[in-house]
Amino acid sequence: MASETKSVEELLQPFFRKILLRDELGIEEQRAIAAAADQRVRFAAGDDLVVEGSRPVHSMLVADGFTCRYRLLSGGERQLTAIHLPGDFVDLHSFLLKQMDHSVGAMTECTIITFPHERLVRVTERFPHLTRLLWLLTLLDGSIHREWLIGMGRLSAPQRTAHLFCELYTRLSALGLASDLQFSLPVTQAEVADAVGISAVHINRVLQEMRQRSLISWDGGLVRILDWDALVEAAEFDDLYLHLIQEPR
Amino acid sequence: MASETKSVEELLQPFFRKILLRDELGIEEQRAIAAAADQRVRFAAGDDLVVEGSRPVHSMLVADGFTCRYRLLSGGERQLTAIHLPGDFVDLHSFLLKQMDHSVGAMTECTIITFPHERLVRVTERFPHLTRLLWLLTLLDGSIHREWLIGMGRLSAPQRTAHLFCELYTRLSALGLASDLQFSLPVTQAEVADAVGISAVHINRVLQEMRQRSLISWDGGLVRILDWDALVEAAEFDDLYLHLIQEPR
DNA sequence: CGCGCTCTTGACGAACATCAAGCTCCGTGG
DNA sequence: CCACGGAGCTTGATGTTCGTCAAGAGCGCG
Repeated sequence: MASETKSVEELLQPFFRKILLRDELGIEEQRAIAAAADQRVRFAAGDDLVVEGSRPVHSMLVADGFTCRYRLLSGGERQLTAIHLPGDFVDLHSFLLKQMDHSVGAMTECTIITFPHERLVRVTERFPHLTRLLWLLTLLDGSIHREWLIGMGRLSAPQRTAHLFCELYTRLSALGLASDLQFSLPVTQAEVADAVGISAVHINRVLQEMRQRSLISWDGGLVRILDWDALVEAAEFDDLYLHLIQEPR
Repeated sequence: MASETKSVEELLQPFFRKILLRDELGIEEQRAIAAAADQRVRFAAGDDLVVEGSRPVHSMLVADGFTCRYRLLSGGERQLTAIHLPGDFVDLHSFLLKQMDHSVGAMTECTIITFPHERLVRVTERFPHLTRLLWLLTLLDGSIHREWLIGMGRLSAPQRTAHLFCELYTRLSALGLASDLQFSLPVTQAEVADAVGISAVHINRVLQEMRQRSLISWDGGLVRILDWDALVEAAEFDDLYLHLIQEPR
């Protein structure tokens, strides 16, 4: 994906699509966003985009690749709190929270577009509806946080894992980045373990069981969902929390 | 606390204080908020303020009492995703998300102020800075969600419980609603269990251990923190995620 | 007085972590 | 060409944490 050769508008397509799934977005608004974009930056898998404690002066949007929010605990354990796909802001919240209370890492090689906070302030001064849409994006993050929280508290490890696969496929296919019940997930089992809050050994056993029950396969970075209905039922997955409804916001 | 006799401005004090802990708030802005307020409503402990699936036409602010966001799973298990204190909006996110993906319940008797969404839209059209502050409040919710998520994934039940007490005391004392390492928590053990994601039986054993280690006492709805430093260390508590810093947003 | 709610206790089992080892695959350098 | 090493995946054994089931105690309330 030669993203070095793409224009900013092209790189912003997943972002526009994400918004257009939930509301309308005027040409003026699209131009305002494109104008607020600053640089494009590439990161290698494993790099940190933002580190805990820092005070970013711009926010970053994923144009290509997967990133995650995470924090390390005193004993070295790692916990992800979000996985970002193309079209997602990784740290739009830093625009108002100022100081990062967690880090953001690249799960794969990825392309990022930066938005200086001063330009975002100007957007909020001039484009109330667009401001509400940006706000909405951070609310969607919160909604996903709550869904993960419910899973962590009350679902088993196999259920949470199933839920994660349902969520990733739903989000990717809504953007047109996945279809036919399969999607690229070029990350290690340990990263999925850190997302669902279990050990690297246990995620391995969970995945084996899921494969054996013909729910999914996962080889060479490609996840295939073999039985969507069974996966959804196991995970108690309901996409309401993703708010994939187009209406005035 | 005869909140029936209080003026709207008085009822909004915890809310103003919550904002003033993080930024400045002009007189005009305070007036705009007060003008956007509509009714005051009282709820009894156990009542639902908002139910999953509904489409609220106003958002609710807690003036007095404790509320929680929660969801019930298919097996009847309950998981809280947030606890709201005076000054917190319980569903400001519904202003843009439109449909509720969880319910909100009253943990204690409480007094609520409603804000019609149409008036909130007008605020976003006329008061960009105030809009950013409201946005900030929802970002703080998200920040707390992430903190809980990290705890659920990587901390033990005693650690999560200790963390919750640290958080509640920090949030309450910042508002001037608690001091001397004690605060009122007139809820059942089962509700705390639902917050930290464990069973009612297990929270009981966790609390016994915490009492025996002289970390806390909890009798008659009053929590006393007996050893703040030990509690903080056990929970790996760091209040950075509460963003209690006054600066331009 | 009796009922229901909350808290408490004990016994048992399931889910998951941890430790340790071996495996495959793949890139690197001799 | 092969030896080496590292990263990721897999497996087995063992222990801890926590859930579930069941029962009882204390207490407020009708």
